[in-house]
Amino acid sequence: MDDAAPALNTAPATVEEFRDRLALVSEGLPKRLRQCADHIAANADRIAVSTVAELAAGADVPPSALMRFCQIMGFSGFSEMQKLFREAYAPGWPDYSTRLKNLKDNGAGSPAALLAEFVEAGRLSLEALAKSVDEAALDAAVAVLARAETLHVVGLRRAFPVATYLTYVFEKMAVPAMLHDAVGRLDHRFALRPGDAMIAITFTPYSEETLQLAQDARERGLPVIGITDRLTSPLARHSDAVLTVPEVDFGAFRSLSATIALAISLAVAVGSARGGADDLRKPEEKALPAE
Amino acid sequence: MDDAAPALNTAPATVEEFRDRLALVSEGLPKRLRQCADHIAANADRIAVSTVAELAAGADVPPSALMRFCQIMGFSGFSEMQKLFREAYAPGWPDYSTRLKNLKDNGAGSPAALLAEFVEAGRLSLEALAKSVDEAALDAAVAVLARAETLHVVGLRRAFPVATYLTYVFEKMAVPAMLHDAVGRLDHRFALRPGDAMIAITFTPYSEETLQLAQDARERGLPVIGITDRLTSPLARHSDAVLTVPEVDFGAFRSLSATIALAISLAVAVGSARGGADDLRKPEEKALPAE
DNA sequence: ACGGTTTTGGAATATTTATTCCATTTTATT
DNA sequence: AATAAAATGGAATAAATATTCCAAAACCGT
Repeated sequence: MDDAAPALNTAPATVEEFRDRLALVSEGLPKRLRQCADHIAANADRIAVSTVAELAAGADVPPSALMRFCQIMGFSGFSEMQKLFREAYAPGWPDYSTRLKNLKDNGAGSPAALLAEFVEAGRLSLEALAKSVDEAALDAAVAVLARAETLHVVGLRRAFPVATYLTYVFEKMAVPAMLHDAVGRLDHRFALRPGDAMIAITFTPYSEETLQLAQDARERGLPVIGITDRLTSPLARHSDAVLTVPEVDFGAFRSLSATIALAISLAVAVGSARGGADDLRKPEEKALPAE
Repeated sequence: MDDAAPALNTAPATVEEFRDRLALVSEGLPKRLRQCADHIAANADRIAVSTVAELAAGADVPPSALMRFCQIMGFSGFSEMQKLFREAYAPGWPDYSTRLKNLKDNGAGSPAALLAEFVEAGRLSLEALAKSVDEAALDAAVAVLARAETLHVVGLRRAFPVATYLTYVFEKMAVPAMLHDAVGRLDHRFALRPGDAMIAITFTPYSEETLQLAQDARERGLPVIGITDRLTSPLARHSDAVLTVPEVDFGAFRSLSATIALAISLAVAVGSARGGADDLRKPEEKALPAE
């Protein structure tokens, strides 16, 4: 009775392995179990969000049959199988609070260790950005900015580097842009002219001045593109298109990698939409001599 | 007991409605509930595959708080809310690499494709940085900056965002720092006092002013930490420690992801070396209130 | 058609997960 | 500083869900 069950010592660890195992196993399966295999194969993506009962109903078998099927696939039960799919879908973010503690316990935060953490946080942020961009909003933003006259860029505190970077790239691409820093407490409110557009950037303790300026712009009828951290940001209210950046933070410190990536994409897209398509193709000759 | 809960008669029927409601509702929310709103907004896609307990842990609130949040959103409870997301669930953005491909498939030059490129460039830069960082130089830089009095930061053009970011983080950590922008063509050369130190940042078409200021500092006996792109950079000549950042570029455009990561690491390391070790342990209370 | 073997369905149980409730704490108001 | 109102955390409870088990049914070779 030991080797009776055919070859199922180890559970699949990835979705690929799962599919392999499924193909392998479903050869000589009795009727009900084959129904399970077929339905699962056809609806693998719903495993993560279904209950045993639902899946069983779908395969038109009683729950216990599906249960047996899971075990034949090498899992201890349905829950374990489901876990695979739930995790595969959203690769769990490491939790930084414990990581931070470890780091602290070990090397008292040697600079190199710290750098490793920020590099990792940056990488995750970039990946998350790729996964979560709202393409429609991005397209809309580019369209708006491409047809505006001068572009007003505002962002203070943590967002200031992003604002300066945007302005820098616009300048290199010969797009008229104006940076609203707050030097000398001068707000250049009256520089906002009909036909212009604004890019406003602000993060968590949202800066009052930025919000204010965005609102001003809105009231003067300028379209406003918001770059912020959450859809629930107050900036969203004043914006015609909102781009959110899921920046993962390490301790109390939040990186900017993803935000910068989004900013340069936006700028280059706008620049090439305005300047004609070949701005991108041969940029080394036209637009941006590196620094 | 009928009108106790404020204004929440009808439950969102689509994800769109859900987002609207979320934005609407999260205005005047007390602390814990706001944490829920934020975490949910940032991780809406994981609702379908998570339990109350998991989501609550992610938002760093007890399950009952999240439960209340669901009701404020107009649902009878978590299960009803989850149902919405399970039905809408399509394992849409599976993993990073296929998502990138999808973005690129929008056609070369489209904003989404551009973003994919910059995300990729950023990631590569970060990886390269992690591999190539000169730990000795980093340690030396931190040591020097930790024992200096005020820190002078200079970086113009493409390096300017980095300089402003550094200054921002220093300020948040209560490290005296001075940003040498070039506003009004004022060079604050005479602010360089014995006992101070300088961080100078410049990349390929090295900016004359930055080099000049670094040289000034050197001549006055201040230690200079250089952040640049190659070891053969002219900045290296004026620096006591040189940190190089291998930023990969896309077309004529070079990202800043790695440079930013290096900058924040440097700043945090310096900040905690100066301020006592626990700057890192409880940063949320001391140093940096998020933005 | 008979005994042995495999497969099946569903009822019983165990486990996990959601939800409610209320005693404490916090916050706002006077 | 005193009071009322709102918010919070956690323990208790309810509900849903997974899992096991076994008697009945189907199957198979003789």
